[in-house]
Amino acid sequence: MPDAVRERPTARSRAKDDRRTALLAAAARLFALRGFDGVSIEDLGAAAGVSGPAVYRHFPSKQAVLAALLVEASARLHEGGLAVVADADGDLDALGSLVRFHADFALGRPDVIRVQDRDLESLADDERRTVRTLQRSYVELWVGVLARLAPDVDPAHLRVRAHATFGLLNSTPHSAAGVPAAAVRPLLETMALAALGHGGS
Amino acid sequence: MPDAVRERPTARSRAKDDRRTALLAAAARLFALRGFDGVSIEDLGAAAGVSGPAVYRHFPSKQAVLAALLVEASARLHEGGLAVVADADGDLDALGSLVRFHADFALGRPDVIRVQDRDLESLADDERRTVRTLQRSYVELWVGVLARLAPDVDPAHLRVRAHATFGLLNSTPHSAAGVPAAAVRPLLETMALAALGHGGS
DNA sequence: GATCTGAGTTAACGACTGCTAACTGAAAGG
DNA sequence: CCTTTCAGTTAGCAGTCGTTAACTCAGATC
Repeated sequence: MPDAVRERPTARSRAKDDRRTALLAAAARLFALRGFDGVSIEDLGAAAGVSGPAVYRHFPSKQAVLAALLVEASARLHEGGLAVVADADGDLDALGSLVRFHADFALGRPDVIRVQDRDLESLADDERRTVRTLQRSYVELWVGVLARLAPDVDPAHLRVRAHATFGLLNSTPHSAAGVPAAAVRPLLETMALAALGHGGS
Repeated sequence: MPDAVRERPTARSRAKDDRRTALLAAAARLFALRGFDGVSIEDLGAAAGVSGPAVYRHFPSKQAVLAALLVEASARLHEGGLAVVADADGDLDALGSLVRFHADFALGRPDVIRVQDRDLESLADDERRTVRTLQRSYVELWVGVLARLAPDVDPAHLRVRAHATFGLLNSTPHSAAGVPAAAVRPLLETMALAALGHGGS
């Protein structure tokens, strides 16, 4: 049965997928809260309903859990950004869509956002390079749109602008409490566009 | 000699002060790079020219090193913010001065900025409360100025705006390379003011 | 229904780390 | 000059943590 890998009919493999998902969710939450080094394998397993070394049935190491989390997140950001720009109607619309897309991600998964720029250094060289490359591609997507909107500006400046906008939008983990996300999203989008010099006024 | 504590004439005490300063500088650099839990006492001592347990001649614990770093940083931000607002000529000027002041801090000590919102959870309850209180006061300083400039806006919204602006200005650790700080500062200041709805246009 | 697979368990190892103990020697002080 | 102080050293303890080993047992396979 060499080709029936995509379908997962058995109850066992479905249970395994569920456990893996639970482990990644727990990792996102715990790593965001206490940092990669502040979470033990025992903690991680316990948060997913198993205890201790059972994690090694799903990931070859603790670093691999972090790697799966960050590679998937940066890939989703990159792919989503590509799709958003491809579907956009002109560069100004692309910029607005990028801002909306990124705000959605930051508000939806603030824990992943936090882990991504906090524990990247804990990855092995290989996987850190992969994540960094995906992140760089995502930044260059923004820089490309910004460059077409302002062709006379130094791309290095635009890169700083993009990073500053990410910082603005990624502030959600710090201001999570108090205001509901539905009210925060349009506020952040307006601020981001204004900061980029393409506000409504 | 009960009162000669302020003056430090002897060569020994001057050397001790120097070592303490070196330890704090090394802590800021290493904690920013690898996180509080990723730095051992041995690493910390070695980076300051001594090795291992000599750190305990200057700080009662590893946490105390972090506490000294963060309490001093948040106090300097708070005091600086107070002074800047007191010296300002009206609320619009106060806002501009706050932005300039914060940008200076973020560009001058990106490592401290990074440690402050990454390893706060590693503090003991007592000191974490102290730092949090100072941070909250600093935020409320911004919110106060913003509220006087826009009296009809919900203060909770203004708090989110302030945090988003900090995220924007604190993006310096991520975009450090490539462009000299002197070129980044006015860019960040312009973006911050635009994001807050008080840009030049 | 017998066999095999593999996700789970507990026990234990080796390495590391925060911190203490005991000691050393040069500067401070009378 | 003799005593005290104290910033530094090395050795070692106690605890934690990532990972492996050996085993168990329910579900998949034939």
